[in-house]
Amino acid sequence: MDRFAEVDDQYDPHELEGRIFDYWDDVDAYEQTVDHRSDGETYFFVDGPPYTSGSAHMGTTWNKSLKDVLLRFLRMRGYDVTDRPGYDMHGLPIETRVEEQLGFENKKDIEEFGEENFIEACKEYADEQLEGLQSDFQDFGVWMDWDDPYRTVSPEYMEAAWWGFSKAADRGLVEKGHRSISQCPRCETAIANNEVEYEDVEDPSIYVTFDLRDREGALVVWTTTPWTIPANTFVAVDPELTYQGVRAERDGESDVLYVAEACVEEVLSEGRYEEYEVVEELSGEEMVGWAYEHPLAEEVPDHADHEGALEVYTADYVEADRTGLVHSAPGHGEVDFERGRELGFPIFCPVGGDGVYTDEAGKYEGQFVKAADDEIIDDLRANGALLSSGTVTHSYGHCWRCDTGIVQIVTDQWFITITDVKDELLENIEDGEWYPGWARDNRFRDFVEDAPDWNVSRQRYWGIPLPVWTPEDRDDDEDTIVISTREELAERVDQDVDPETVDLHKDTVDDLTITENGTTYTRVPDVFDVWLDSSVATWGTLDFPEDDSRFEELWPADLILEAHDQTRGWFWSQLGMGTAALGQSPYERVLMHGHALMPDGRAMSKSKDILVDPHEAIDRHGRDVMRMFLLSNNPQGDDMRFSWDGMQTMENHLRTLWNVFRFPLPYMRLDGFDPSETDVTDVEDDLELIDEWILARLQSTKAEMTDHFEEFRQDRALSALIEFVVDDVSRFYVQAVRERMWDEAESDSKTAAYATIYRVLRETVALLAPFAPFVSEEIYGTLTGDGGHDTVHMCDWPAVDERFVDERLEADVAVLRAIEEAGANARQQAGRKLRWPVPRVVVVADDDEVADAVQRHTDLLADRLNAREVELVSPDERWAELSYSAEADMSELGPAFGDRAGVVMNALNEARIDEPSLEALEGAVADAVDGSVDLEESMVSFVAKTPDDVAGTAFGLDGDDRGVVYVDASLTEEIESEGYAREVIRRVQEMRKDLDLDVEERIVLELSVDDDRVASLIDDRAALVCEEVRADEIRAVDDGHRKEWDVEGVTVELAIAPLAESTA
RNA sequence: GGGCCGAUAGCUCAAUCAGGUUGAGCGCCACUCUGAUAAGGUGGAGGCUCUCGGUUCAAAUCCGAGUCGGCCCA
Repeated sequence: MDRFAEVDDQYDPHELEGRIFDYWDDVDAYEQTVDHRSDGETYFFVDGPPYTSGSAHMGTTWNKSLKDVLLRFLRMRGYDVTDRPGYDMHGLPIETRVEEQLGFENKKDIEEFGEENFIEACKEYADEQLEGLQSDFQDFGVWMDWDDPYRTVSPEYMEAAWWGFSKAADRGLVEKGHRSISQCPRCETAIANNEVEYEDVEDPSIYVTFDLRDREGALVVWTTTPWTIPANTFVAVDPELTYQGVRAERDGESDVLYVAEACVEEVLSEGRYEEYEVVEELSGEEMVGWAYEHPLAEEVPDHADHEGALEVYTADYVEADRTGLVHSAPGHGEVDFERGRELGFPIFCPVGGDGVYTDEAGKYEGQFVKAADDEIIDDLRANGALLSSGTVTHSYGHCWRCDTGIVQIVTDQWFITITDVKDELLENIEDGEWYPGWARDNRFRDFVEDAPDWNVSRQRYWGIPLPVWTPEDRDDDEDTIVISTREELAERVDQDVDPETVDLHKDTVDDLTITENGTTYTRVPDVFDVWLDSSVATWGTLDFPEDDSRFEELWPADLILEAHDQTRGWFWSQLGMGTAALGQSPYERVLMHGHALMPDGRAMSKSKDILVDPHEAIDRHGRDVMRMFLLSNNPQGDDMRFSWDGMQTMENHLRTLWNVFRFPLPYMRLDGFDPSETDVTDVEDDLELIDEWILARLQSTKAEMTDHFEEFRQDRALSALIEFVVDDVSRFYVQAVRERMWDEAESDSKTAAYATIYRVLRETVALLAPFAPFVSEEIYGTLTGDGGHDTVHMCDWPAVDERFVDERLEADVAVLRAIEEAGANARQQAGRKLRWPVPRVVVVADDDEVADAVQRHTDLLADRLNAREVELVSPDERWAELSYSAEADMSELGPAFGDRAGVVMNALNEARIDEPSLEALEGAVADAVDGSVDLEESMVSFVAKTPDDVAGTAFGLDGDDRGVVYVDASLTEEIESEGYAREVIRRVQEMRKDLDLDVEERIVLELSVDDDRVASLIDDRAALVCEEVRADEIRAVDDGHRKEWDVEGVTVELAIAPLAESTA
C-alpha cells in the first residue's frame, strides 16, 4: 500500500473487508502476527468448544468476537497467546440428528445398521457441521488457529479424556453404582439433569389411599406418576408437621383418613366427602413406623416387602402440599432413592432402560410405563385404594434431543464421586478470578455446594468409550482396569493394536480384551457423558498426554470465556475434572458474558425461528460494525439485546472515523509530509495549544482503555475510544485545525498539525484494531505505507507517552468547550448566527479553575465564539447588570430544615432579587413560606437573570454548574460589514461547489446588492471576500454560474466563473 | 417450586456500593449550519426510576413483599 494513497470518499465496509481478506492472505498477516510474539510471555487461553450442530448464531458470534478482541489485545500487549479453537463433536444431539436422517426409531435400528456404520455416519455429520462453523468464524474476522483446531473426536483428544478419567480413578474417585437417573426411554440412556428440558404437559393426578395395618384408616398420598406406585416402598412425613386423622362420610360409608392438617379440606373435597370430624391429631414424628398395605399387592407380587418396607418414615422432602404424605419409591425418584439408601433399603425398580416394566412388575410386565397408567388407576379403584382421579398440567422433564418424556429409574452407572472432594472443589473455586465476581461467589459456589456425584456413563454409541475393563464374570467396580493412554492400551490388550493409528471409538475398543493373572477383562460398553469431553479441554488443547512439551509451562489456563449458561456446564465440568484428576482448577480466570436476545428482549431460538442471523447483520453493515456493536455491549454477565439502531450508530461512528482519517490525506500528500522524518516529538516547539490538547486527550484515552481492558471491560474501552474519535478528534480538533491545513504556504504550524494528527490517527487505529480489524488495517496501511508492519495487528498496544500528558490542559479545554457550547446556545437565543461576530462575550466564572482556564485561553475562546472580546468576571466579582434568583442545595437544606426543606427549596427557586445576598434572599423566602428562615451560604447558589439585550446560558461539567456565559449581540457597522461579507462568502462557496471547482481554482466574481447600505458594507470587506473564495477580481461576469440570493431580507445576485475560462 | 442476575427517556446504558431537585449516547420533532457532507450545531418533547409497603427531614439508591424478563436448578 502506498502511504497517503487515495482512499474511497465513502466508507464502504463490504468492498473494504473483501480487500482486507485478500491482503491478509497475501502477507500471511495472521501467521506473521503470531510469529511476532513467539518470544513473548505465554498466555494460555482455552476456547470453549462450540457443539458442532448448525451454523454460528448471534450468541456464538458474540462469544467468538469477545475472544478475538481479547486475543488481539493480548498479542498487542506482547503475549504469546494460545489460540487453538475447539469443537465439541460427540454426543446425543448428533446421534439423534443422524438417526433422523437415517429414519431410525430406536436403538434396535442402530444395532441392525451396525455400530461401526453408525459411528462413521456420526463422524461424517460432525465433520460437515464443523466446516460450517469454521468458515463462519473466519468470515467474522476471528483470528484463531483455524488450521489446527482441537476436535473431541480425534484420538489424541479422546486420549486426553481417558487420561483425566484414569487420574481420577487413581485417586479412588471412580465408582460404579446404583443411582436414580433421568432416563430417556427412546434413546435408552441416562441423560444429565441439565439435558432435561421442562415442558408443560397434562398428566394424571391421583389421590391414593394406603390402608393401615395395625389401626383403622388409611394414609392418603398424591402422585402424577401412577406407574411408580408398583415400586412404592415407604411413605414419607415431615416430623414437625401436624397431621390429623379424620372420619369422613361419603355415600353413606365412613372412612378414616390421615393427611396433614393443612390439607384436610382439600383432600376431602377431592374425595367428594360430605362431612367429616377430626378424630386424632398428631405430629409426623408420631406416625413413624406405622405399617400399611401395598395397594397393588396382588398385581405386583414381587413388590417391596423387606424388613422395614411399607412403613412411615420421616424425610426432608415433605411439604404441606396436596396431602403432606409422600409416596416414596427409591427405585425411581432421586430424593426417594437417597432416603431409601439412608434407610439401608434394597432398591426395587421394576422398569427397564427402555421404560418398559420388567417381570418384577407382575401383571404389568411388558407395558410401557406411561401406557400402563390407566390400567393401574383402574386397579387401584378396584382395590378401593383410589380416593380421586383427575389430571393436572405441570412441567415435566423431557429429553432435550428427542423430546420424549423422561422416566426416573435406578440403574447402574459409572460415577466420578466428586462429592468425596467437595471441600477441595470449594477451595479451588477461590483460586480463580471471575469477571464479574458475583458469578463465582453466588451462583457458582451454590451450584458446587449442591452438586451430586457426576454420572459420566451413557448407554450410547457416539462418544468417548469408558476406558474401563472389568473381569468378565463380574459387573461391579472391584478389580477394574482403567487404561489411560493408547500406549498403555496397546501394551495390555490381548489383540494387536498400533498406538499410532488406533481409533478409540466404541466399534474399535469393544472387541479388545485384557488377560492378566489368568483373568480375562472385557470393556464396559458405555461411552462418556459428552460433558466429560470438554471438561478436559485445557490439556486436550495441548494434546497432552501425547505431547507433554507444553503442559508443564502452560497449564492451568490463564483465561476461559463463555456465556452464563456454562456456569453449570463447562465452568463446572472443568472444575470437577481438574480437581478429580489433578487436584486443581484448570483455569485461573473466567470471563462470563450473557446471551444474545432479540431486539424485543425475547431469547433467540433457532428451532422457533426467532433469531437475528449474523450473516444478515454483515450483509447490512459489515463485519467491523457488527463486531463493534457486539463488543460495545454489555456489562459482564448481562444479556445483550440485538439492535439494528445500535448497528447503524456504530456504522455512523466508523464513517466519522473514516472522514477524520481521509481529511488530512490530500494536504499531507500535496505538501510531501513524511511521518518518518517528522514525528510529533520533532515539532514539539511548534505545537499549538489545540495540538497539545488532543495529544493529552490521546494519552488519557490510552490509559483509560488499558485499564478497562485489564478488567475485561472491552465495552467501556470501546466507548472511551469512540468518544475520543467522535467528540474530541472529529468535532473539536479537526474543526479547529482545518484552516491551518488549508494554508497553502509552508508553515511550521501546519507541519505541527500534520505531525499531530498523524500521531493521533496512527495510535487511534491501533487502539481500534482489536475491535474493528478490517477498517483499522486499511487506515493503518494508508498511513504507514511500507514504513510500518505488514499488519496493524502486529503493533504494540499504544503506551502512554508521559511527555504529552497534561491533565490541566484537558480540564481547561473541557471548561472551554462547556463555555463554547453554552455560548452557542446564548447566541441562538440572541438570534445571532456564529458567522456574525459579536462585540463581546462575558464569562462569569464560579470558581478559580474556570477563571484560570478562560484567562489562559482567551484567544481560543474568542475564536470559537467569534467574539471581538472576551470579558471575564472572576468568582469574587459580579456583573452589575444582572438580577438574581437562587438554587437550593438539598444536601444542605435537608438536614437544616427537615420536613420544611421541600417548601424552602421551592421558595428559593421562585425568588427574584436585585443582589445576590443572603439577606435579600431570606426576605423573599420568608414571604413565601410564611415564617423566617435562616439561610447559610452553603445552602444556595445564586443564579443571574439576564438583561434584555444580552443572552446568557449557564455552563457546567459533569452536572455541576461552573458559571454563565453572556453573549452581547448588539450590532455595529463593523460587525455588520463582516457579517454580510461572510454571508456572501458562504454563498459563493456553495456556488463553487455547484460547479465542482477544485479547491485551488481561481475565479472572477460578480456581485450586485439590492441595498446601497449593505452594498457599501460588503464593499468594505471586498478583500476578505476575494481571499476566502479565491476570486482574483470582482467584475461583471458574462457566462458565469449565476444565482439570486436572499441575505437577511436583502436580494443579492452573484455570478462566478473560473478565471481560466473567463480570460480565454 | 428454588437460586442468581436484571428492570431508570422510544432504544442501549450511567447514577445504586457510601441516600440529597435523575443523566449520557442513539432515535424522534423543530430550527440552524455548509469545502469532513449519508456529516456538524442549538433547542424541544419524552421518566409517578416495574408495583406495593417500610426506614428517613429526604429513597432510583437502604429494608421487606410482589410482578415481569433472562439464565441455572428441580
